[in-house]
Amino acid sequence: MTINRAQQKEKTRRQIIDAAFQLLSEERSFASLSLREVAREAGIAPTSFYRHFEDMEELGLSLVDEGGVILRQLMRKARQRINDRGSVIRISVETFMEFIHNSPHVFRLLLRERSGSSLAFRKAVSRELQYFVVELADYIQHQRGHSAEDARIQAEAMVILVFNACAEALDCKPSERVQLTEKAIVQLRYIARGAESFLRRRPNGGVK
Amino acid sequence: MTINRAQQKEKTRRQIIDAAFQLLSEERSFASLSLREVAREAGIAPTSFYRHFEDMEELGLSLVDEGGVILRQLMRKARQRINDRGSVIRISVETFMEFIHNSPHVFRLLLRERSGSSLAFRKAVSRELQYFVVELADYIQHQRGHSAEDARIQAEAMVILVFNACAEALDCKPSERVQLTEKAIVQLRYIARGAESFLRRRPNGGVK
DNA sequence: ATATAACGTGTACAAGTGTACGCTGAAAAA
DNA sequence: TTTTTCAGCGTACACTTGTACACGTTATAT
Repeated sequence: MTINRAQQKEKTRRQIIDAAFQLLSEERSFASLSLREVAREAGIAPTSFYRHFEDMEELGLSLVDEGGVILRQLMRKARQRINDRGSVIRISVETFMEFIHNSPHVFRLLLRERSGSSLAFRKAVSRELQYFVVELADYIQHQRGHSAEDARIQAEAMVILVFNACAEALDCKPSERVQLTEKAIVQLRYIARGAESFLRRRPNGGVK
Repeated sequence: MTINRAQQKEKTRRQIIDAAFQLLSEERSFASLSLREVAREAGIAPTSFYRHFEDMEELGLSLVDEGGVILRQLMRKARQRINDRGSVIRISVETFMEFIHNSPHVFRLLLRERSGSSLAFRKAVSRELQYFVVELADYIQHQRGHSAEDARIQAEAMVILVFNACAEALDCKPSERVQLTEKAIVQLRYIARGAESFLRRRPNGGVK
């Protein structure tokens, strides 16, 4: 029953990552976590931390990556659902809401670091969100026949509004989340309709 | 030349607040500031801090208040400009952009604490932003004749998008900010137009 | 003139921090 | 089998942190 060394290392690495997520509760930001604290929670000696990460910043970026993976899984699922039974807008919003219900810690991390004090973190989160934007823009572009640029502007606005609605939802009772969802849907519809109206269904209908 | 004691106290209080804003640079969040650090920057003994604030949280809330004051001044100026020469949307966006140009530290504080780890802070920032939302909603309601609720939904979306564009602008060279401004304006126009289209200029034109 | 109140100081301490260093035991390589 | 590698540990050290406490100093109230 001798276990692979690499496997053991990976396992410990996971413990560290899980410990960090565990500590990222409602009241703690990543920046407020100390290396020793994470090590304690992970059940290892403080100095062992360095066998896995250069410093806390590197751990943080790994957490963001982790969040990105979950986000992309979510995106695939959403795409699936949209193909099954229409309404991009409703499904996008509801998928996000599902996300914060299933992985509030992960969402909180992305939310906070998006406007956090580390440029590296901000960029990392922004990059993850861009996947969603690109995906949505693509859909808009082909479905509605807008130019790539117009589609992107709409998609960015939509992602921001959905993301923001989720942030609000975090501070709410689940019962109030329904209203937030509906509000976000209305807002996204305004954007879609407004763009439609401005661009008049022509591929390059704008000012250019 | 004996100075009033209360005046002296107020002056020291200001030193503390200014010191804190000073430390809130691009790379530091409020949560990462220590009491001693702020005291050092303010040029007072660490223990003197307590003569003015119960703890760091209280200082933080004062900073948010301070930001709120600036925000409201801004709002008044924007209202003025709108009355002078139309275009709510362009003027709102440009006023915000002016804000981050003039007081980047203040904006950064509001931006970060809006999704920070303290509920008290989040609520405080949210309250400040609501002033803007209410103002804008009021304008939309009377100018466009939408219901209070519809107007609010639009106003919230607009404020979020503008706020977000400013956040992006913070990481940009001033030359790129123009494009962000234009993008935000387009997004806001989509919302206005979309709402118009849905609600058809009637006070209660929605589903209701 | 005297007493009071209170802003600001310096000292002190326990607690927590990041991380350098050397060691151990066991898995992997030779 | 012997040697090498390396994840994990414990100790140690130099900091920084919040804050309790006792003490000046001086504007204000009596």
